[in-house]
Amino acid sequence: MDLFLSTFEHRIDKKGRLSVPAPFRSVLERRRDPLYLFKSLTEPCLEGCGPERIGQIVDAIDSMDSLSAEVATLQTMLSSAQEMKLDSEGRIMLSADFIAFAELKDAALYAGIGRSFQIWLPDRYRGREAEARARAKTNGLPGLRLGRTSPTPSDNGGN
Amino acid sequence: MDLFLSTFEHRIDKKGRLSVPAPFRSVLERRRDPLYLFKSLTEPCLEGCGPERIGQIVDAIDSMDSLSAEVATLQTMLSSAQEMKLDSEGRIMLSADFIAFAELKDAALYAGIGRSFQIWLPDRYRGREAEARARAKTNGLPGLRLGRTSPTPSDNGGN
DNA sequence: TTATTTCCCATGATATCCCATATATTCCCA
DNA sequence: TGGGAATATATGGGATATCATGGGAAATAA
Repeated sequence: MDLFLSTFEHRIDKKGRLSVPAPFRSVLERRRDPLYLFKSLTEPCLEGCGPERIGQIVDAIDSMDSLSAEVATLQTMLSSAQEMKLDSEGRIMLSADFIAFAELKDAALYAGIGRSFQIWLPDRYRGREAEARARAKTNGLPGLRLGRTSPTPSDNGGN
Repeated sequence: MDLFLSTFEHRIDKKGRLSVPAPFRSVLERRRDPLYLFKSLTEPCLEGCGPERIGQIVDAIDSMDSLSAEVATLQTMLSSAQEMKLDSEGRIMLSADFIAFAELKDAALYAGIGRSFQIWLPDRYRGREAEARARAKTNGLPGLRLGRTSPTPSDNGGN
């Protein structure tokens, strides 16, 4: 089960190049997956993933009423998506559109969240993280079924 | 069922390396599990676990409303999580972020708590332990329902 | 051309590997 | 049973490999 985890802060150089964190690269390489980036629907950040997640979005759209507002929303994700090519050092070039959307300047913070990751303006991300931690302290943790797990429909227990 | 139990105090060397206690290592090796560490959401310590707990978090996120605060909280856990690679001597390298978060200096205390363990600044952990024992003396034990699940009439006056 | 992108190489920082040592624990055999 | 050897464990240091990053030059596009 290889996942995108942890955070990494990398510089965007004068040419607009940004290193993809080596652990993320090796996840993609192991699966021989290309990397896709698209604009988050809900936050001022970019989302990164492999093709299977893009496929999930496509399938979700196909299974929904094509006139619904949700479909229009999901289509927005797809139409903003780009397949990123990595140079020989494992860097990507962010389009001006991506940089403007996430309001990036000379650095970017990668935040791994399992099957995908996000790219943030570093200070903004850290602010959000602090908020999330403060909330967790007052509101408590989300209920995670630990130990004897309730039957999960799609189990992916193998490792 | 092998569990993480007992406490161990180890030094953090100049390079930031920290030995994983041999009993913890053998639990992971027996299960062929990699080790994950992440920042506790509620306490100034690091949490260690195997992949099954990380997988629970990932699956929980996928099954929840992606706009909820709970999802943001769970994502915070994942983006602070790292898969730790042990060197040939069974040591991990703590990132500067981890060291700062738990306020570790040149030593760390491992506290096994069953299916996971925590890593603390030793003095802080011992302080908490003393507090917990004092609380137990005045308030009595929290209701431990071992085996039989009959409703205990004497409620534990927890606050 | 002029601007941009891609390739290739250089470099410093840092993580990883490998070996050494010190101490404690276990094992073995007299 | 006791003593000593073999083993396991924690810790330290030097050497090597990896990684992020920067820059020049070739390639591509407008």
